[in-house]
Amino acid sequence: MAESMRGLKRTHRCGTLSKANVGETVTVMGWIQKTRNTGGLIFADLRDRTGLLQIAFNEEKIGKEGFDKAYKLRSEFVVAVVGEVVEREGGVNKNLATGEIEVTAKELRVLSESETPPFPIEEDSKTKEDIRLKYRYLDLRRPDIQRNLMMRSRVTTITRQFLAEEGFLEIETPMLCKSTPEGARDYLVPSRVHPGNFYALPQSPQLFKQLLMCSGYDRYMQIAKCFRDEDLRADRQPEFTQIDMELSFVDEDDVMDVNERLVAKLFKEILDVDIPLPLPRMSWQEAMDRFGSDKPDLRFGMELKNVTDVVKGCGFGVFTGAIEAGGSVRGINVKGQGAMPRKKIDALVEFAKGYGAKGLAYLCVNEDGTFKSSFAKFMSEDELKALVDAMEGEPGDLLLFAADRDKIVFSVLGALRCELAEQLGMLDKSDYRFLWVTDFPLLEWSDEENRFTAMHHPFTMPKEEDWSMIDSDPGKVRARAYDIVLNGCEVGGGSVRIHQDDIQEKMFEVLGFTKEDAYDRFGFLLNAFKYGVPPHAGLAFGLDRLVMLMAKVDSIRDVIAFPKIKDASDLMSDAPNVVDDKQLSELAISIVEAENE
RNA sequence: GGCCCAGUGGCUCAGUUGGUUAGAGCGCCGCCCUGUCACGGCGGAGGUCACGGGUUCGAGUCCCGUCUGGGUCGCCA
Repeated sequence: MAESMRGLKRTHRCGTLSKANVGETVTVMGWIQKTRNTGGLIFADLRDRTGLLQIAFNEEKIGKEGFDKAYKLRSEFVVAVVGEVVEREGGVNKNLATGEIEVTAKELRVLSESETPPFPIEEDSKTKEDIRLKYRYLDLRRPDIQRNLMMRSRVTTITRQFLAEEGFLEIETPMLCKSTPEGARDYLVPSRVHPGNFYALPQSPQLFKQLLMCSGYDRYMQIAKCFRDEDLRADRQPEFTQIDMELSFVDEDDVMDVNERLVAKLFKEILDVDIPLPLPRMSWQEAMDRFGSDKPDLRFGMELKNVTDVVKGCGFGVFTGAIEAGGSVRGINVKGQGAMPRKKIDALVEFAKGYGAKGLAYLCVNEDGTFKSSFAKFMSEDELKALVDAMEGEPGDLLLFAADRDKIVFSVLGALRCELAEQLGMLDKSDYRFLWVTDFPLLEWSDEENRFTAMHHPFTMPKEEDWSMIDSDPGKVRARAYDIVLNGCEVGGGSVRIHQDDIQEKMFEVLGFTKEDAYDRFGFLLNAFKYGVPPHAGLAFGLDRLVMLMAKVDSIRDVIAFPKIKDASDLMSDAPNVVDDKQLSELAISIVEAENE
């Protein structure tokens, strides 16, 4: 019974009407959220992306035919209503933004009927995510997701406007690129014209934006789709969006300055939150030492303490053994949790094991000053007391210790710190703590590849004062790289780039590339650099993560219209999928059955 | 690839030491109701208990395997 909307034109969105419109005749269109039929009177809540509006159907006003039509309205029917805005007779609904008014219908057209939806279209849905994702087009009707996507749109609009005013040019870079198998796995696209050859979808516009600097475009920005064929997480999708930028004739301070002003503007305009500038900065080493993480959450304390020296000579073999093997012993003080039940502590030990710890030593400082501990029997009274003092332990505190290689100790305590804060309800999503983490190591040892790999990417400028160590102690060389961190989440990162031949060549050498390798992979960039390259630096935000935090949601999927699930497939469209033999043969591709093991 | 959690009408859940006909709320359908807004009243339909196997006189419940979804470690220059 779908009717035409001919002759009607929408005059207002539902949520925009107010007492100021009383007396006006309006035309509204949207979805029926719900109907309430009291017999001789029918009420319907009409929904669009601005909110709900109550429509009142009274047979005296709309006539028998219209009233009969209203009688048959069901949830999710799409309708047009012409009527008069009036103050409500039945009292104000304080739960509704438009609760003071309603529209008395004079004409109703059912533009489209609807089957009963498979789950309720409502805020704070309790429906399981797989069902919602299968019917994503219905899930996207829910007000909270609509608000998230509208917020995302505002973020990109304000970003474009702000950066344009700062002299940035928006320039698009290719989606079909050359594969450079360094870093994440590439998504490959076969070439029909060149059988056996493949494009790669970009992991980021990195090389192209550096080329734009070589070409004189000075300040570039792009809201860029990026692709990485790696496993998913709550905050990781195989395709995601970066706010990407690159600037010439600048150093790291210039990049940080423009970007912290950008985030301050976004938070002020969208959330009315004041972000004090300049943002705090912390070296990578300090972040690791104090928080066990290169993306510390500054909303709470519980900082790591290095007690290696305190327990060096103690009788507890787990501690001394780790120290003798070149590791460290560090702890966190969980204030006021000394009475935590054994079962919960055991769960924390298991949690720690998930991060590579062999165990987790604990010590409860009882209210009477005595200790309950997993390792007290191995240590003297004095040794215990010194340890508790070093941890600033007071009666009622729970002390947790990890002893291992630094890398594991940091990873365990860093994760534990955040886990406990979560469990103890110490995390306020409205509290926004930005931080720049600087001075990252330039290189990272890869056991798997038995060589150093670039921690950021191979074009990151080393710190001048560390460069002399590049042969003697490459792991010690720091990079002019910086990450912008918000509440324990890496929301962006960038670096000053190398623009000198000799440093770039040395970098490739350290990374184990021959000159031929380097030119084979990145020749177009290296050649461009022969013709005059400005000093340049840049940064990219993870737009999805930024909006996720601004929207106070826990999953990146809640700010992406059509996200993929854990195995990178799309429950709605069933991508990826098999293709016709004809398509494959055109691309000169044959499928080999995987061997059974 | 590893580990952890979950799967019972359309949705959200309950279901006792394994026991007879698997329940509730919401939704849906029908009838009634002129100021509802969590509308109300009466009646009704709707279930391969994710799938396969096993143990048992008997399995939603116990065991094994698989599938599906979520979280996480590895991975993410």
